[in-house]
Amino acid sequence: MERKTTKALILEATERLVAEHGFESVSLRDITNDAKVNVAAVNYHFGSKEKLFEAIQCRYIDPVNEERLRMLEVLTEEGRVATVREILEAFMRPLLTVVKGSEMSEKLFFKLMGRCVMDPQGGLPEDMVPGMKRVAESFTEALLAAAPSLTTELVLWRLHFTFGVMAQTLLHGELLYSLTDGACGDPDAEDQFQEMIDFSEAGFLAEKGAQK
Amino acid sequence: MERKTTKALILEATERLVAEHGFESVSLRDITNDAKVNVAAVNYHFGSKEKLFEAIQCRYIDPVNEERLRMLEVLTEEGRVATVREILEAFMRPLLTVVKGSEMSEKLFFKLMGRCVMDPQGGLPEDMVPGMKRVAESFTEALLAAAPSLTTELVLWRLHFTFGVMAQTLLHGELLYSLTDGACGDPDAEDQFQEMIDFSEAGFLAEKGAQK
DNA sequence: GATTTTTTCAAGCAAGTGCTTTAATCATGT
DNA sequence: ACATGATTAAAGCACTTGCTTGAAAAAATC
Repeated sequence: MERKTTKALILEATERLVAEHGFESVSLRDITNDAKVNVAAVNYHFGSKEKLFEAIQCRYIDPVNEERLRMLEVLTEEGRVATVREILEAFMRPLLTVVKGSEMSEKLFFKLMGRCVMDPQGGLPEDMVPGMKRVAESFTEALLAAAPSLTTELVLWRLHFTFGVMAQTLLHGELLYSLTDGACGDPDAEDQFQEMIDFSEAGFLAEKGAQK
Repeated sequence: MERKTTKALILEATERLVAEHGFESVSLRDITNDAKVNVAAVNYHFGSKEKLFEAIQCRYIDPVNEERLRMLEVLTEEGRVATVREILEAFMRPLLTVVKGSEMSEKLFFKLMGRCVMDPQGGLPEDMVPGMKRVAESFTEALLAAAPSLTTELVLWRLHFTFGVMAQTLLHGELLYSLTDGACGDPDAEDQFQEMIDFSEAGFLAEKGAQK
């Protein structure tokens, strides 16, 4: 039973603490105490606190974005036009896929993902922006083809809304549970994803400017 | 032309800085420098940084929640059953109403509201929880009546999703703009609200477990 | 086994944190 | 003009922040 490397201990502790408290609230001492390593180890292995945080952000978001593009390519190969539902599935499911390939618990992973998109300390890491842009562009294009009655602007905004649905669910599932004294039930991740897809698909297909 | 009171200067500076950088990132010195007042003034007028933040959070959220309940009451008085769209309107419009009665710009106000619901430092202020619960309960009840085919759990989750749509839009509208190089357009607040309502209404009315 | 090279550790630095203290200033009423 | 209470201001306190230092320990290389 080999002891884990200091670097791995730091990464794990940081993920745990950031998921729980957010980037801005976690200090170097919090991390090194939790990981039971020396303070200097962070700067030795990562260069700075900021670079450690960037490593945390890229570690899972990059694979998620790659898997998103891969799934989308499968859907649209040979000129096939995918449905809105299939595209949304390709957008969301990679989160489930990647967490299963990691060693983290689902709850922790989802919270961490939520933190990454909602409180990225000082904006997204510079080298992640192109990846995010490519995902946004590819999915916008596919959604436009799937719902040709929508304008580009509307697709972008509704994709943004879908992002909000995901982030809220990932980050604040527990808050809903406590605010409703458990009345919301405790669905597993797969069921939650289906419900998010049901909701977002219908939202995407809504008529523009529906009347009361 | 009377000079503004120190207390008002502090409140305004705090709102500005918190909207821009989030609760966790704003220090007493940031605030007092920006407001051009002495550091001690915050503790003199508010007791502590935490109480100042609570004041900031309650200042607008409480009126928004009151207006929400007021609008909902109008919709359901005399046993009338409101539509999902009307109920969502009652949930969202108070944000527009309250900001117009304030002295803040819409953009700043929306960001601040987003911060309040997404990064409340150390959870919501204790005395705001009952208000939030009452809003959640009243709207859940009304939505259940408006869409009787849905279960309580589903209504709660979809209200949660709607909350996510709002928070994302309030807080990260600029991010979408920059990520898409402006391709999302720059709709005014009223148009954005209509689009959020279109999306959320359709999401609420979605069939459960729709098939691909 | 000796020599690098890599990694860990305790200690400490300058700067920033929330908050308090004590004295000065301002406004108010008499 | 004086006294009283409310407000502001400068200095500083104990503590935490991210990060560095220089030496010890461990691992790898010869």
